[in-house]
Amino acid sequence: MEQAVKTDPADWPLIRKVSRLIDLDAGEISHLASLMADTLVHPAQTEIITAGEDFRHTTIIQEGWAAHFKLLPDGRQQILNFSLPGDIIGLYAMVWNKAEHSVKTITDCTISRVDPGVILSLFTEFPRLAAIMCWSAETQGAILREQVVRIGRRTAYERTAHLFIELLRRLEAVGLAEDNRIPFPLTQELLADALGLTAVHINRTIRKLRNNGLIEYSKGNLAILQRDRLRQVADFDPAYLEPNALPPGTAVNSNL
Amino acid sequence: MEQAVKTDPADWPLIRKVSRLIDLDAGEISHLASLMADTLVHPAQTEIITAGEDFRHTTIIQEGWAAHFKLLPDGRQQILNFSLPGDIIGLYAMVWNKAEHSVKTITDCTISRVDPGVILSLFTEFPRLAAIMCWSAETQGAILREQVVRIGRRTAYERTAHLFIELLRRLEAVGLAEDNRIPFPLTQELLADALGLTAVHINRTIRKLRNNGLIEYSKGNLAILQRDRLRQVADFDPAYLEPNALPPGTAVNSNL
DNA sequence: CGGTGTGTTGAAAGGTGTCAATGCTAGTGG
DNA sequence: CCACTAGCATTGACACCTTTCAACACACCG
Repeated sequence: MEQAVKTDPADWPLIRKVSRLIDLDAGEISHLASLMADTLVHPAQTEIITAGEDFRHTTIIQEGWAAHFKLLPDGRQQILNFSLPGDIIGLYAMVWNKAEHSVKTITDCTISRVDPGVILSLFTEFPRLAAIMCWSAETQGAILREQVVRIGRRTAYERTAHLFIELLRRLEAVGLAEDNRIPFPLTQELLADALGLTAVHINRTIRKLRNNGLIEYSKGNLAILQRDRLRQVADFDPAYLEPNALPPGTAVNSNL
Repeated sequence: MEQAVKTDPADWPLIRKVSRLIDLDAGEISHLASLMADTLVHPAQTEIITAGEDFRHTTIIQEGWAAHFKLLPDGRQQILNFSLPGDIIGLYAMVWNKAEHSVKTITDCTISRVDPGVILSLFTEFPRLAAIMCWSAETQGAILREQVVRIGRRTAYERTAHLFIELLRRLEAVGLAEDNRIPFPLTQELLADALGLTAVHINRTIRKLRNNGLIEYSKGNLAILQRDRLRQVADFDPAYLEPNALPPGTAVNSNL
């Protein structure tokens, strides 16, 4: 772990994502930036939060991918969600004694730790930032609900297509996708644990997507070749993850 | 929909549940009660929230069961979670334009609608109640994450056992279970849509649980006969849903 | 009394898992 | 620079869990 060098806050993923929703003023941006002052780099494959252990700090991913997961005693693993740059982990750490699930880094990750009291103070001092935090938490909830639908009611082929589009959209939201192409650090085993399948079957499913000309899948990179057809295969709801959810003049703004 | 007659607030499910965590003072109880003043009864099989439509009020279930669900265009349905008495729906309605999934009543439901502004004001006026709201939201998140694990990495037999225990525990938390026995208004088709299976297979799985002497399943009622063995089958984490998460003197309390 | 929804059961099909072997690539140490 | 290893991707054969399709039973209700 080493101290990271930071650049222009406007390029930070969280701020970039939020700027699509709201025009932040200079004070808000600098306060958000100060939230993220305490920054560390964790190497890949590090467990940064462990289920059952103490956990009181909200965490913001600046760079890299992480996986939220739960383990069953017999070794089975389920990945709940991936945290990408700009994602907030454990917003309500302050009302919970212990971590209820674990989080590990997939790649090297630059993350910020935020004191829970600072989060709370947003509600009185920076209500628009508090609203953004709530919006972010709700977005994570929506992603988790889509995950339930994906695993519960979609075929392996649909699941995989759906997750690929979701990751593309989420990375686009923070400016990390280019021309339907994203960095893709997930092994097929991680994909399997995320989609409730086996690595072998993920492999076959990916091959099918590739054979059908929908994607290009090489080590570390994923390209969506026919985005619209893939969206159709996945039955991806266009409204899902659309950043139109927190308009200026929302209730939070007008009430505080 | 008709106006409901209310009794002693201490018997309301939400307050009963919260009282296991924190000793509420009279002022907090009466404020919580005033939150829930606007109460209506919806008949069974009513869609109270519709995906894609406007939705700005936080809702509290006083009585009855409801199902959160998403529909796929071809008719497949996935139930995300059940809302039971004392559960809060859409705490952050204020930061979201439209409902992102639907909710329908399973039984007749008595529900309260809460103005989003009132929720926000808790953070400054009744911080301990605000903490409770956050805790409640986090609990719902934990339930949803367990749902992912259940569907993604457990067999049909384990899934069913796990859900049964979860429902028992949740109803116990609001005083609606007696002697390992709960009212059970779910059809096997609802169960199937919740567990990512088909109704036929749920039927066979329940029969197996019954044949193994673990449960007694009759129309409208479920009895867990061998709780410990069922917990073992389900690999139900004893810490899951334990109400030890919001101790007196938590960060929220001390910071505000 | 005849619907309609729900539960129950059987047989067959199919999607996904399991097991096992092979290939490939990157990193490591001699 | 070359084995050598470890991790990951790939593929085949087969087993099995779950679905599908279909039929029937049963209770409730207008």
